[in-house]
Amino acid sequence: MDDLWERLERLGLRRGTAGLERPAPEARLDIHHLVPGEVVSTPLGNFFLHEERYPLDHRHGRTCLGQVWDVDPSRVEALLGSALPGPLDLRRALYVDTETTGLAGGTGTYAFLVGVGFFEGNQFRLLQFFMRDYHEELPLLHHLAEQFADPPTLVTFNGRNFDVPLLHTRWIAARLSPRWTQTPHLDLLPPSRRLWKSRLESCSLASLEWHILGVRRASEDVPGWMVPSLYFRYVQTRDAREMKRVLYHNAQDILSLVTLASVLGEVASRPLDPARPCTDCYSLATWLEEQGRWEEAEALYRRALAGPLAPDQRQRAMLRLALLLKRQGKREEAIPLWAALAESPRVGLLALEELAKWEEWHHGDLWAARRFCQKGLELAGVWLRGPARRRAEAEFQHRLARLERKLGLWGTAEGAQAGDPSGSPAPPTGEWP
DNA sequence: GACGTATGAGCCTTCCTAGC
DNA sequence: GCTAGGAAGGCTCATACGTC
Repeated sequence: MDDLWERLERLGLRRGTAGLERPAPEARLDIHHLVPGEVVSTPLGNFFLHEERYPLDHRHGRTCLGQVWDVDPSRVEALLGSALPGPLDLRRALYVDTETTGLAGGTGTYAFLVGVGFFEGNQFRLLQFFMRDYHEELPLLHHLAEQFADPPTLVTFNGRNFDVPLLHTRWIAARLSPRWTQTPHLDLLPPSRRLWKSRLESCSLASLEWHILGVRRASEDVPGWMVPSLYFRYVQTRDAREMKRVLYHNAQDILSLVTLASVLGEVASRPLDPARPCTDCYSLATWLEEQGRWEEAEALYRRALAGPLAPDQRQRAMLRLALLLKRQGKREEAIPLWAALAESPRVGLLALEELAKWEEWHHGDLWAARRFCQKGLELAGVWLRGPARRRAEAEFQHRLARLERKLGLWGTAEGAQAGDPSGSPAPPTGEWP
């Protein structure tokens, strides 16, 4: 718009001429007056570009940007790479975050600010592509696609569901070829959830910054939910003072992408780090277990259980460790865990069933197996209702009938009341008899 | 050979949660 | 308000193994 006014002035058409009135004096508060940068001219029009450069030792929270250089790509790939088609080199990635006119997606939502960051030499370069009005979208998208046609990897936060599909839609709406369709993409949200969900109430980027990265944003930051309304107001008034804050917000998001990737990379590189909190040990153990890294998972479950855990998480850790030991053929090592879990209404029946299996099929004490079945039958009636109760009771009845057949009690008068010749008392729940 | 049991994979449903 | 993905739980099925 300023181009138009400058052209009018060059033509000698002053303010108020021909019914054309320059907007209020706030025009001098437009983005290029408040933020260092350049108005990029392209054959398709103009847009505003702001650039920042950070040294590798620039500290963002507790982490320096350059720490991402210490991350071994092969280790990152081993943990995070299951969704990626190739190696994951965080040093060569393009870190992307957009600010948009809403969340709705579809053709009505614009990405009015696209921030991209990448390492170049001994610096981290941050470019912010900003459209000062809707007609600047086409040159912005065109320039973005030209400059970053084929990055080796994308790193985003929830970008798999939000930023990248939105940019694809904008490129298509602008009749340009969508980019980054085949680019390997590391979305940091899923791994962050996997690792920290059990410890944090929220895994939003703001929460991760506060609790994991140690980032404290300056007062000029704006909350994400305000961004669309601030942009709408800017387009109407040309007063970019609030947009300066949005650019700051976007820049901070991108720096957080780098340091968050670095922290996740560190976790991938050293999963057994002794300094890791026990809640994180548990989360990481479940992750490694899924990837078939059973020995590391077992070590992490044990470390988690050695520290303070919330009761619910402790129970989950014991259950998962017991199942993992069983899968590894270490059934006997799992027995104390099953015995402890037999107290719990949620998993107690499973524990009693496992104890009965152990006694019947591996330890060979049919009387002990019978006692566990009787206990399970009794507790199913207490803990469960409806179909779940009927299923559990049928399961224990079936096992009990077989055991009594083997013991020679089936069909005899003493049947269900038969005593235990070993003379040992009935098993207290939760204790190994 | 018939039968019973354990195991793991795969599928489905439900609920929750990030992005601006 | 939209959307995709993850977690958890439940279910079925195929396979392998042991026992009688």
